[in-house]
Amino acid sequence: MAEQVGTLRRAPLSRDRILRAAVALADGAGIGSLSMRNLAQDLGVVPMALYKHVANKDELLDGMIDVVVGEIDPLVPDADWKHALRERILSARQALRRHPWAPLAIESRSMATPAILAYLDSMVGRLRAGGFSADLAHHVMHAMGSRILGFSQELFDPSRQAGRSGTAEPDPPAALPPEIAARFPHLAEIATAASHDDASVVGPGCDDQFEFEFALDLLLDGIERLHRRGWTSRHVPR
Amino acid sequence: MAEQVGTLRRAPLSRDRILRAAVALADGAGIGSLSMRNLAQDLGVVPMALYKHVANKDELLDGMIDVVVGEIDPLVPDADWKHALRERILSARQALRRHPWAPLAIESRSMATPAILAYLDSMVGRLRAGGFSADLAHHVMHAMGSRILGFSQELFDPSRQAGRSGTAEPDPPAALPPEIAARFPHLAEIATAASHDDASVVGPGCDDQFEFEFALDLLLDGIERLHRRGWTSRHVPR
DNA sequence: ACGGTAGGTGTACGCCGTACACCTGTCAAG
DNA sequence: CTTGACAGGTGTACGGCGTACACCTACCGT
Repeated sequence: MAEQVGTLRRAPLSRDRILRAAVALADGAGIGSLSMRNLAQDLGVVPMALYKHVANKDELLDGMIDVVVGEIDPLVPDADWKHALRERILSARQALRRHPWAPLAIESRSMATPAILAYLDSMVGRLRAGGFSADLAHHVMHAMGSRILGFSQELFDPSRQAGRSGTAEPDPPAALPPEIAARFPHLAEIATAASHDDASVVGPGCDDQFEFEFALDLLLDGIERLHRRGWTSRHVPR
Repeated sequence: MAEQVGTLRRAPLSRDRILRAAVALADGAGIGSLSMRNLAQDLGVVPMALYKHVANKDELLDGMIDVVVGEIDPLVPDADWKHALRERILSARQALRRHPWAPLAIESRSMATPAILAYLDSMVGRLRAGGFSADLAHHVMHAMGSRILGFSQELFDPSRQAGRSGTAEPDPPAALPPEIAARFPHLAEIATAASHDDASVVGPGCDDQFEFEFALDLLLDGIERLHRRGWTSRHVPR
């Protein structure tokens, strides 16, 4: 029985276990708390042990991103391109919202990971299958930008704070502090004026999901119009 | 004459001199090389001297962002809202392209700086003056997202590499490496298929400026349509 | 002449990523 | 049963980071 003690005391390390622990750490304590030392401690191991499974911290981050991307639902089959893309992008958004550190991590890495490339590739494939020219598909992918992965990098985004817990407390009204409101009257006006008033559950604050879908549909509708009229980049776009 | 030696040897430090040196360092050596120690060395001073003028590194970054934002042209007067916004956003884009580190720096800070708030406020003001409801203006600002500051955070962006010089070499064709092209056929297809073929100066590569304006006009046209028909968020947006 | 103060200096601390040598348990080949 | 290779966890150490804190020094208004 003694021979089992070693294996019972601690599950053996593996790349997968490391990645999942890293994601959990970043989710719970913020990406700022993700250090090789902290991560090793969570795993009950010495920091250098990690390097037997991941090459370095950058590769660790890439692996974490792939974990998140792996949570995105597959394309729904048997739907027109617009509906298929819309649903999948909203699924991506849900995945990324579970991991608030992910958008910045994705944008910091200079090259996309294979998992992201596969995701993008499938989206392009769906466009092509829907009759888009390679030319228009190209521009569409650019126009969507990071929105195609479900995030849009708002200019103020309190959830991006370093040490925040991942649990989504509804973030109280958060109107502008008065001295700021006084200096920037137009911002103050629109900060509260977003009237999602038919569903006042949301209160006077700002409904992120609504804003995301607003922009997404603005783009999809515009793209649909271009597609219908057989747009190509030979025409000037306006 | 000896009493002048001290002042001749080195210009006195100031917050402004520090910020400009920091921007120059980040432009030239990449944001990854911007450390308090490197910056102090460039200024011929000991690292801790900087802290008499900036509170900490985060505040230094905020100051650098404000330098960049200060380079954006003011709103052109006497133009319809669409033209005014479009021109100013393209001006912002030019400013940010001179400082490739700026987009990521802006998105990393959790709260916007006063200069950014002033910029956004003026944009909202222009929309309101153009007859937009506070409600629609709110959604428009969200829909534009970081694009209103002239960048859209592409998913691959080689210029975001850490140690790159800021001088814009045209970035040679940069088609996908063959083993990647094989795994992601749709990406490979659209990577080269963007036919800006009427002006083949650009070659087969991808014209960032064109892509940016494509997405910008897609959004502006959609926004114009909503504005014309008096859209409010009481209606479901699709 | 002098005391306060603004601004540059030196030292030190705790954190980071990770190179490198080392140890240990497992397992296949002889 | 011995042996030796090897996968995987350990310990130590290095250079770099941001910055707290005590200090020094030159200037300026009284």
